[in-house]
Amino acid sequence: MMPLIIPNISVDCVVFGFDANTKSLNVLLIKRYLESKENNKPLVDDYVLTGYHTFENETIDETAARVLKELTGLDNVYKKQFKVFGDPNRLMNEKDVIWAKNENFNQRTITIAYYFLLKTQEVTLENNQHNPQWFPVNDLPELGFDHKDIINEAYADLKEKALYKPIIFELLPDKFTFKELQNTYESILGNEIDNRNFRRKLLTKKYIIELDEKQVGVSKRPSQLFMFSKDVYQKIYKETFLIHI
Amino acid sequence: MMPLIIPNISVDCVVFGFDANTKSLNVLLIKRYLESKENNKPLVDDYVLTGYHTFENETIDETAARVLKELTGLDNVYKKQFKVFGDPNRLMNEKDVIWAKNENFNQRTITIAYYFLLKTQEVTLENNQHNPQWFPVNDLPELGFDHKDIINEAYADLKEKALYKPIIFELLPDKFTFKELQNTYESILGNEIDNRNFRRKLLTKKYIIELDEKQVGVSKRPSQLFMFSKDVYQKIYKETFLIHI
DNA sequence: ACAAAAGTGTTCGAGTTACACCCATGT
DNA sequence: ACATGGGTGTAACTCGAACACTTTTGT
Repeated sequence: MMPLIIPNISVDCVVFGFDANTKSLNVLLIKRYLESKENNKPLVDDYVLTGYHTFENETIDETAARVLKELTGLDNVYKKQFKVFGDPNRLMNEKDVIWAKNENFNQRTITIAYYFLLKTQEVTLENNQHNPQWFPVNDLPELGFDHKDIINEAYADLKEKALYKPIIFELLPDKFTFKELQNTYESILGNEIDNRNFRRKLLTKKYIIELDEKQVGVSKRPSQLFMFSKDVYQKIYKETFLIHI
Repeated sequence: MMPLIIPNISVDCVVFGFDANTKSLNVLLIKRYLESKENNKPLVDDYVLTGYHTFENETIDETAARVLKELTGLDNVYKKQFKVFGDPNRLMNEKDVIWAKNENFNQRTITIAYYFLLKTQEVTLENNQHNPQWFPVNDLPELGFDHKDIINEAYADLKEKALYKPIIFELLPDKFTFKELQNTYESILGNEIDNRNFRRKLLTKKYIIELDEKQVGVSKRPSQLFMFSKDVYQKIYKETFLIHI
């Protein structure tokens, strides 16, 4: 039996996936499509984030985890609640009104937005009932509702956090090369980094651990693998009182 | 005529005020009091944050600004929406249940929490119908609902932000001395700072402008006054791509 | 003149930047 | 053997940490 939903409170999920092959930070979106009953012409044809209403008996974090699980099958993914979108007119664009009439939902819904960080290859897109697709964060399709704003704010928050929290490792496999780490920073921050200085700097970090292992199956010189130790990070981490303003 | 409220969505406001005299970071609280009709003994006697429900036709930010205005009379105060509290049991403590029965509100209310930054002396406490009081953030009284959690999370966020955004100036008067600036950092971060290094570092910042003015009415050597220029800050500010992890 | 707080300099080590070539490996 | 990308060193500079005395002013 379905739990009761809270009709005016929802959670929307920005799922960021890093694709190490294309070196691209992507967002997972689903299609929103509705056609006219008279002439079969599309009335609404764009993309949206996944989201759902909160149930009466669950926390907001649980709602977010549930939505992600349903979309990707994944648990224990890094998630961050970053902003509430509650403008009374946020679902009042032309297409959204058509859509709302069809779906019969409450247009004064506030949504609590989360973003998730994972690797694109962790998500199986085939046979997924939501039929989600990855889009590069810098090349998004037409988006419904206020979801363009939501993605932009999520991306801004991610960029900022990446500079002073070790969340980058959420976007990488457990074992990664320095090159991959650097590529990931470069895609997120949108700038180039000198590889010599980058290596030197990150090699001094005790929580980045050199493994006794190299890449296999590459067609050129295989590179050293590293891992991130959350335990070591949390032990070492005292708040640095450097004021960076 | 009163606009319609949304019964299950509220905003709670953590009002931080810095008191330059006592060098204390304070929180503005209001009393929550209810006594038994039979024997006049207090049933509920503690403090809470101010908050109120969102109106049907306003944004969440407007709700927050409205609540602050009603409590303090102030507009244009720095505010930050920092977290949503939506646990289904968040209003289910013993005293909260008694209180809820009396006030007849929806116990599955989610609240969007904001904090505000201002100077204690800006708020007039006399003849204020809410009868608010300042309490040092490190020495809070007994708090109702989940408001202790809310304050702690607000404080954690403030500490973090103070390290890399110029929000400290929201807690200071327009004209301030270096000593006051240093005191403010010290109270927020909870550590001591070497005054020579602190001065040298902040003097290099173009957006901290030395005024042609000194303190007046002090009983010892008067000190130089400075101001913060938001304009200069925003012009200079490019994201530093230093990775501080 | 004195008390109080304001204001100032130096040294040392660590971190940051800029910059270009050698090396290991798979083919 | 060679092409590819992995991996490395150095010098100049800036920044941060540690540390204590002199100066200015009001009383």
